[in-house]
Amino acid sequence: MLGLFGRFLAMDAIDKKILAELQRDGRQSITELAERVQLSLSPCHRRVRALEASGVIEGYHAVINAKKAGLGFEALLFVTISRSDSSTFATVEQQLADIPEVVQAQRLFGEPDYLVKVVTRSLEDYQRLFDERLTGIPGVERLRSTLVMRNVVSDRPLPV
Amino acid sequence: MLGLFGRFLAMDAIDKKILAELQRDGRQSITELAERVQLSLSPCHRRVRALEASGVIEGYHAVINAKKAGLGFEALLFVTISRSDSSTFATVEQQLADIPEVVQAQRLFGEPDYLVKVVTRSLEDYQRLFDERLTGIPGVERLRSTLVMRNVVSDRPLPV
DNA sequence: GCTGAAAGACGGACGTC
DNA sequence: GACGTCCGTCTTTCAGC
Repeated sequence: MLGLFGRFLAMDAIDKKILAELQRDGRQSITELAERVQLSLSPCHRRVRALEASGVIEGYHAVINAKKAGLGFEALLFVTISRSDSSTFATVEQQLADIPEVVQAQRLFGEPDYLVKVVTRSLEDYQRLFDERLTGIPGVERLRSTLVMRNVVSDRPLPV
Repeated sequence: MLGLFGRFLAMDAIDKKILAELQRDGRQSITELAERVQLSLSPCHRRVRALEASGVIEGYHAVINAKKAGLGFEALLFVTISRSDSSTFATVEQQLADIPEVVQAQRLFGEPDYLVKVVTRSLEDYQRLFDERLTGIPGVERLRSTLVMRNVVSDRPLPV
């Protein structure tokens, strides 16, 4: 256990630069990364592996432009449930997780109970999804849809 | 123009598999990807480059575990502004964008006007940020902070 | 969509401080 | 204990077909 904690605590300025760089470009080579963080190849490589192994780096993902991939509609959904018991929470969460168009869902403290992000091809597809699946979830008291007008700050790198 | 649109429309089942794969693991080699999508190396490579060039793939990012990177506190902020004029919007958006701890901000249709995600080291840091920078933004009528209790669905791949 | 060849990246081992 | 250099192997990338 101490070893694991040691790893996290041992994160120095170079590790932070590595994290910032890999958040900016997750597919750059170790060679390129090493130059940018002013380190030679093999220690840079070791640090990246250590950050991956310790779980600080959870993974690498391609970011897709939803519109260009044919998914032109994005909505946020505020969900309020009727009763705060554990089976209601469990049902709602399971049902949400089973919908592929639900790309993000968070349970919140306070009102609303959930914040859900939904992506579909079009408004029509969203309406269908809303009527056929979302309104049917048992235990939901209120659903409020909100459209995103503009991304002011979109998924900025964490300030490590 | 037709050429560009042609590219997007020409996205077939293999392209969708490629997008799904690269969303799952953005750092896998072209060799590995080619095997997974049942394609030989060079056409697979060409498709990935085309998807990048057309902007369907916007980039690749490392995903960092905020807690393990020392950023243990995450809050959502609902922002309502006092007057819907363009200079108020512009000011609020500029001020939000200037705060590194603001990792996501979206302007919405309806209430609230903005949904903002903030990440800090601790509750104390958040309080300081809230008092010293967030409450000071001119044109803001109401700020409501909500804590995330649990990520039910976290940044799932788009259903391409 | 395949093949081949050059350039480059990966991922060890080993020596230095 | 962490950095740096070297080197064999694999991957990428760009031809031509």
